[in-house]
Amino acid sequence: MTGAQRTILHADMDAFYVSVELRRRPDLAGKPVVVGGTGPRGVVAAASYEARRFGVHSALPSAVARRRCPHAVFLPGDHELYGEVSGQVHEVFGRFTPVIEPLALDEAFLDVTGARRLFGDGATIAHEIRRAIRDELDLGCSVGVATNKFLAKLASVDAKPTASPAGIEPGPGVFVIEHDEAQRYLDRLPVGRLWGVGPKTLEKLERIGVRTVRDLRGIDPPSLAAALGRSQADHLSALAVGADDREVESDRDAKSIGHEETYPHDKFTHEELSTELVRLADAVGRRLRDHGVGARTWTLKIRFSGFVTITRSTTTRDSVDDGFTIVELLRPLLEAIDPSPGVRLLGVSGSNLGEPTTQLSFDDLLTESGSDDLAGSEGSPKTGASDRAAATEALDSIRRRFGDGSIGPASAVRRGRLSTVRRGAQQWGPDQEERANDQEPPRPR
DNA sequence: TCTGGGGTCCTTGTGCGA
DNA sequence: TCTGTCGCACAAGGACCC
Repeated sequence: MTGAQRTILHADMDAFYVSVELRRRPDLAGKPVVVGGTGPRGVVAAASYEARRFGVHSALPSAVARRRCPHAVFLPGDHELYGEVSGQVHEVFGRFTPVIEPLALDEAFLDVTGARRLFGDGATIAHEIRRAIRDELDLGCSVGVATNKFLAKLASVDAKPTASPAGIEPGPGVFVIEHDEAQRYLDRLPVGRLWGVGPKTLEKLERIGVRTVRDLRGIDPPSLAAALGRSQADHLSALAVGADDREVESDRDAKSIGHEETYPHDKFTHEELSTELVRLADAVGRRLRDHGVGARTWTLKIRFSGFVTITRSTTTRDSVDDGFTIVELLRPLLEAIDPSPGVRLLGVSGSNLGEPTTQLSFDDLLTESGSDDLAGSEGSPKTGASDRAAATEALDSIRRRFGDGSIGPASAVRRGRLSTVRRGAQQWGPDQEERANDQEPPRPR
């Protein structure tokens, strides 16, 4: 067991998206409320504890949720608002410590080791944070307190309310795992509670007779390594004794940036997919430029109608941050794919992030094919690297002045209006409106 | 029941140069 | 010259997290 001297908090908002919605719809308090995708391919992002009683939980297909809880109120979700409120929550955290590692909009690790002299022990700080978030933001928050991140995260689960068909049990709000109690606490847990044990790993562990953390601690290392591989075996063995010396990192840099979209109806032609590629590439390029970085490795992700997912990637010498070049890099990969089984999702992401160079190498320039899509006019002359840089700069400045929807790739104009990609706009699947507008294309033979 | 979007990390296979 | 191998980078996929 390590890190006895540190005090780590894991703060996790209770049914965050639903709670934010209830602030503007107080009439829904006490009712089953579900936030998420409203379309046929949507999923649940958050469910109120009243809805959870009926077996509705996050990541459940919305269609299933409707069947399980037909009387629930379904809301489409407002990612932008949740982001704003998340900022307010983090402002509260910041009053207690500058060492905050956000994990998602609704949760974060806080290292309050240095704050104990000023505010009291971990439990006292946790209660103060909860009180401030409740009084000032009208939101519920559960906090786990322990000596490392792994244990603090486990503790926050025990701090939370629980819902079952029998009813809703309020949680304690703050749950502390004392250093000398950690092993006893861990031993009684099912292995599925460990960070990194999902359905597949759980199956492998059960096959070798490991069901609880105590079982895991008792198994001989070679057997565990044979079942899971060296790296994962070492990782889980450490967690089984509560060892986790990871720091709370307040300034983690992103390692990849991307966008992906599931379509209300499968797409069957390169022409349709090419249009989507341009939109996605444009959006990812903009986000890279916002972050002041470029990417060297570009990955195209395709999910077919049968849910089989493939990725194709390419790495360039220079890092790229403009939509023109991204399209040029990924289009050959797209064209090598047969879309005839039906494509339900297309994704574009850049990794290997670094200083943007954008200038193509000599070899790139020799083979440059000149993507015209972002220039906007059919049959326009081939664009060079400097033209693209100028066009990209012009696009950005127009968008800054007139808004996101003011200008974009010509091929992204759908039904007379510009179709833009905004981060989180369809976080939980294509919505109803999109489905209504998106006419089902004839399926090729 | 039929499966989103944004990520991270790990494993395996392959190609290539030393 | 041929072959083996080692390390590295890259490509692709899988598992997992929220």
